[in-house]
Amino acid sequence: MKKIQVVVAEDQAMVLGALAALLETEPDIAVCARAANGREALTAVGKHKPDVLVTDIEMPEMTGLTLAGEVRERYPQTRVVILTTFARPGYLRRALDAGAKGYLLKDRPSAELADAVRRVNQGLRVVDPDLALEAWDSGPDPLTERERQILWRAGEGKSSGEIAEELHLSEGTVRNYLSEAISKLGASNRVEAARLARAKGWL
Amino acid sequence: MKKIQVVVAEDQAMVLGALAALLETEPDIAVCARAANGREALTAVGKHKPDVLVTDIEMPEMTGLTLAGEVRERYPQTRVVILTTFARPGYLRRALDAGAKGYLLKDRPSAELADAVRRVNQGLRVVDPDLALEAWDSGPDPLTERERQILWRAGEGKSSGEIAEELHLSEGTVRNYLSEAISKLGASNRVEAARLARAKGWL
DNA sequence: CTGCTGTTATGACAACTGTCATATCGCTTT
DNA sequence: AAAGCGATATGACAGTTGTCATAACAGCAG
Repeated sequence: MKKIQVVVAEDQAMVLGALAALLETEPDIAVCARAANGREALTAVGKHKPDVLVTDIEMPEMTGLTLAGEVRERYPQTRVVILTTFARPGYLRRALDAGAKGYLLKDRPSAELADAVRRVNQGLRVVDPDLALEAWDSGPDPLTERERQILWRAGEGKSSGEIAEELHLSEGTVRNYLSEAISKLGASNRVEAARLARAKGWL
Repeated sequence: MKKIQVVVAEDQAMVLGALAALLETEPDIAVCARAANGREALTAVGKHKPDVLVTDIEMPEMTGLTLAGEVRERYPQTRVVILTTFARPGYLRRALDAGAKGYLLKDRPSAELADAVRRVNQGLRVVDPDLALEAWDSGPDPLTERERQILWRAGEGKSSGEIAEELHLSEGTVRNYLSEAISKLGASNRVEAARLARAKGWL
C-alpha cells in the first residue's frame, strides 16, 4: 500500500525536525518535504503534490492561514492540517474559512498527529472539540479593521499621537477607536484590551 | 556500549512526543522518561537518575530554570540542557546561574539536539554562540525586584491603583517605580517598557 | 430613496500617567 | 556617630488617556 505523503511546515527548525521524526515512525506515513516558512511550504506542495500538508500558523513570509488559502486555491487535492500552539477561536475560524480540514493543538498527545493525518487523508475533518466549542460561544470577531490596526499598535506601546501619525488620522479619532475597542472587549484600558484580543486570536 | 539515558520535559505534549521520537532515532541515546511540567520532571529525574535532562523553560508548576537549580542541588550527576524558543539574555544568564550545562534554541537544526546531549554528557558545555554574544553586550538585568513585579503587572493592563493595592504600596510609589523602570529601559511608557523587558527575559 | 454601518472629526472633561523634588525610615559601611 | 543606600511616601505639574455628545460623509442593503 502506498504511504500517505506529507509535507510539514514549521518555523522552529528543532520542532520541524522532531515532528518529521514523529511522523516517520508511522509505517503508513512518509514525510516528503519540510518547510521552514509559508513560502517554502507552498513551493514544496507545488513540487510534491502531497496528500496532506501539516502546518504551523505563526511563521515568517506567509502565515499558515494564508498558506491554507493558497493551497486550497492552487492545489485542492492537498488537504491542510493546521498544527498550532494557539487555542484561539479567531484562528480556528480563519483556518476553516481558508479551507483547512484539520485544526490540532500542540498540547494534544503526539499520537493524535498521525491520527489526524490519516483521517484528513480519508476526507474527514479533524477539529479540536474543546476549541470548537469555545469558538462557538465566544462569538465572532467584534473588531473592525481599523480598530484592529489601532489596538495592535497600542499594544506595542505606541501613544495615540504616534498611531494617529502612522495611520494619517487625528489623535481624537484614534482615541475614539480605542475607546470603542475597549468597550467591545469589556476591558478597562488599551493594554488589557490588546491582551484579550490577542488571546482570542483577533489581533 | 550503554546508551545515554535522557529525560525530556516540555509542556506541549505534541512537541514532547516529537522530541522524544527525534532522540530515539539516535542509536546511542535512550529516552527513559517524559515529563509535561517541572514537577513531573524533577520526580522523573529522581527516579531514573538519567545522564541528561532536556527541558523547556516556560512550563506550568515549575519553570525549567527553577528545575535546573533543583536538579543541580539534588541530583548533581544529571546534567541539564535547556531547550527553549526564547533567545533572551536574561534567561541564558539565569540558566547558567542555575547550573545548566547547555542552552539550545528551538530554531536550531534538529540535528543539534542529539549533538548537544552527547557533548553535555561528556562534561562539555553547549551554549548558542549568537545568544551568548548578545547576552554579553546587552548587559545584566537593570531592574530591581520591585520594579519587575510592578512592570509585570503594568504589562498585564493593570492600573497604578490596582497594582498599589495588590502590593500594599501607595499609588504614588507605584508610579515612581514605573517611571524609574521606563527610564532605565529607555522606553517612553509602561507598555513599551514591559515589552522591552520581556524581550530581554527580564520579566 | 432611506436607513444602517463604518470612517473620520471636534470639543470638553475627568481620570490616569510620567516626572521631579523632597522626605522619612531602617540598614549598612566607614 | 555619620554618611550612604534602598524602599517607601507625598505633592505638584504637565501630558496622555478614556468617555461622551455630536456631526459629516461614503457605501450598501432593502
